[in-house]
Amino acid sequence: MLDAIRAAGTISRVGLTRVTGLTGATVSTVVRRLLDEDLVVEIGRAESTGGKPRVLLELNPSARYAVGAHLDHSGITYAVTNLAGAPVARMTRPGPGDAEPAQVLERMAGEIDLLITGIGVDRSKILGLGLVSPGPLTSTNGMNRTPPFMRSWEDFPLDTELEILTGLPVLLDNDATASAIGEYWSGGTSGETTFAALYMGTGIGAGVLLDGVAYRGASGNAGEIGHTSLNIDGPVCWCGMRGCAEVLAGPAAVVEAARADARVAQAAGLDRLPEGASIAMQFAAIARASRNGVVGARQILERSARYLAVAAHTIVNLLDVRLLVLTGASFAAASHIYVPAVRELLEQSFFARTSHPVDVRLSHAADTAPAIGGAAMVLQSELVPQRVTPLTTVDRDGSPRSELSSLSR
Amino acid sequence: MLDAIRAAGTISRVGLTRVTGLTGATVSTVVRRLLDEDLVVEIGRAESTGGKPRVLLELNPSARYAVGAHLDHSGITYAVTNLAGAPVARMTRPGPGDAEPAQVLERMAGEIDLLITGIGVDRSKILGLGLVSPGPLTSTNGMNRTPPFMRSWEDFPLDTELEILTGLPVLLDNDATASAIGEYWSGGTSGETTFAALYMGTGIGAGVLLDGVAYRGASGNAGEIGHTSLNIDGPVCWCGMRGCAEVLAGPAAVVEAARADARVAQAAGLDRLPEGASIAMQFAAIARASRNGVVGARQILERSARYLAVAAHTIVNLLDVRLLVLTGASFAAASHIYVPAVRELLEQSFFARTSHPVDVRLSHAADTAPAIGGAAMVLQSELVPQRVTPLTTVDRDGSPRSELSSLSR
DNA sequence: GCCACATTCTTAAGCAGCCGAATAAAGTAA
DNA sequence: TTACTTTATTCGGCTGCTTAAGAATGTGGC
Repeated sequence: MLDAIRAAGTISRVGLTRVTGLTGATVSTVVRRLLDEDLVVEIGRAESTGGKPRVLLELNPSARYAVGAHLDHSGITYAVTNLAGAPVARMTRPGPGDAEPAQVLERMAGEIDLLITGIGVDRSKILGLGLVSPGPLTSTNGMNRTPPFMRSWEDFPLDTELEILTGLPVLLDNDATASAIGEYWSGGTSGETTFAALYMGTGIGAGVLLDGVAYRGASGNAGEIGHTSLNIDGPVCWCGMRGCAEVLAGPAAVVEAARADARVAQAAGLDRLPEGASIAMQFAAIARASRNGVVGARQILERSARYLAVAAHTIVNLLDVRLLVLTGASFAAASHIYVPAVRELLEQSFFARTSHPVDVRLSHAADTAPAIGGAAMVLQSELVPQRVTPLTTVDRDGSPRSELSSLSR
Repeated sequence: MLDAIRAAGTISRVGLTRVTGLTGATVSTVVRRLLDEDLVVEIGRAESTGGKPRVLLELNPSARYAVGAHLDHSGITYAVTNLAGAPVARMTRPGPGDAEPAQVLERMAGEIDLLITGIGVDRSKILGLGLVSPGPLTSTNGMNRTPPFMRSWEDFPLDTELEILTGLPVLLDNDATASAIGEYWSGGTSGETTFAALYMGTGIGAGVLLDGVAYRGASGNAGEIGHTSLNIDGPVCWCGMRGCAEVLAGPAAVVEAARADARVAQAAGLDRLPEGASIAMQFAAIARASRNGVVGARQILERSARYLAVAAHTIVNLLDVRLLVLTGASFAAASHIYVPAVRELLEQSFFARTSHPVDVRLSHAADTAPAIGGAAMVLQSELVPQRVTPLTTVDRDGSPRSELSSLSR
């Protein structure tokens, strides 16, 4: 119900009966409760259609808040959003470098504390903290993080530690999924509840929402598009495959290509960047050069975009979505190349064209999407009752097999 | 609940409380109703664990039946299955050729009638008919079929016509999805509720089940893997892309390659086949040759398998499934090549390896999977209450936007 | 063989969410 | 002002589930 109001932005009780399929009676009582809890406000009346006019409802944006933190090699980004998913504060701090997890978390807790007190919001209104980091997460309950980041972070119980340090409930997810949730919650999907978000920051990934619920897969690694092979005879990747998207078209590959071309490297000012400049920063510099007319830079990005468009096509074909959102800092920096490239390829494709047009767009907050998404994860999980499917979550010991083993009659 | 019993095969009431998450009381009353309806039977007792022994339950296989029909260029296959999803009758008849839809349906209705009377099952116990055809379906409610088949079939209301002719409720779906449902219902997924089925018959496709529910996507085309690009610089496909799986590795491509090699064509006896032999038949002949030691045939299939393995890897990576079932007549014919090829590639891949092993297996009824799946679709839809998500199905006229346009205060 | 105990299954009472029907509220049109 | 339309609320009831208590059916100790 709350989700329906959020999705619509502004809607009447009658509208809710249409959208949710519930009766007027039910809508009325539920809305009454939401009004009492101050989560929803009446903002006016619609024009009469011949009778009593409808009373329009909206989320009360300042009723609740959530914090999102994006922990990435290139930096730690924080965001506080209101109930509508709109950011009310952001902050960026240096990445973890090679500090120990415990130290980093302590620092983060301090920074989050600062951010919260800075905006002067009552602490009781803050629902929780969504911690977002580059995937893949190993266990479904999200306690761990593996290779792509750093060894000492493996098996470190990020969520429980942060819960102790901040006193907030903590949720974990990867950057792509969080970005997708953020896009959905803040209304960037224009009513579409099933869509994919293609993410490019330091790496490449995809987040998938089906009927408004994040699809995470058997081990929380759904949407792993970076190691999809785009060319069976391509270069070998550390993952064991050949021609992975990450290797052919990822930000690191783009930076490498630019560094290999002295003129491009020069024009983009890659060597004028500070010593340990992150991949994301270097990529952004190349994108700037491209926008400024440096042909070599543009060509390198276009090559990457050509591959990524194929990856996008694969996602769209396999999942059959009507909407694909491009998000993440790297897409934000080079949207002038990637958005048209992906659009063009999908328009060429018969399947995407005939069954339904595919809408490709850039996220309206692509550069801080993961952090905003982290906050949206919290809103989503606290305010939208999740349909549980016990069949998959409940353990299956005392299983039928053991019972079968000893039929007595 | 019924689904849980089906999934377990044999299970006690206590087992059901574990699996479904419901209370003993609820399980008890629901099971009582199922027993009264004769859908479930008590088949004995388990060994005591120190108290009263559990009573074991199973589906009553002969309580209900369903019919599946696979309408393919290469032939029309029928199957009748019992409640457990096991086939009790099969039949194959010539394909539609270039006959008009109305004639074909009339013939099918007759053949189905024959099949039903042949097995002597009470007509009231037959739940319905699942009609399966090569995708893609155009409208989500599944009234139409487009190009891959024939022009005159476009926009022909298959389901309503067949309902009139047979007097049975009719469901439509594509071959890959139906096969996946069939695999699930007949217990071939060993408890896994989320998995993908890679299908190869006349074409290539994939069926996806998430939490036991078929995922069909925005336009019913989910799992369209045949036109996924596996090589950005590959040959152009009619769909507008380059290097599509279908073109590089599909049965038609395999047949073409075999015909291009005189020795292979000879050894496989391709020209000894009847005049208009279907792609599937020719493919089967090549597979036979490969099994009989014809090196050229084997090489052609191995090349195809190499590509298909990459497609499989993409599916597994993107959806993060623990189980991949290979199904369809062509996989059945050449399983000796494809199954190991897919397994090998997935074992090489880092992601598939670390997060969780991926189980790759051949369907135990790969050659008639679509027809059996059609029947399973009916069982599934009639016996398992589907969780509806009104948000996506309800139309959205009287939308929020129109309300917003006229705020009166 | 009988009794205490464990475990499974059933029955009864109660609660939550939703629905249908009746009613109140708030507008429009004549 | 009155008749009518549409929106919103209230109330009784149904369904599906839960908790609690008790009946049924086994095991092991004596």
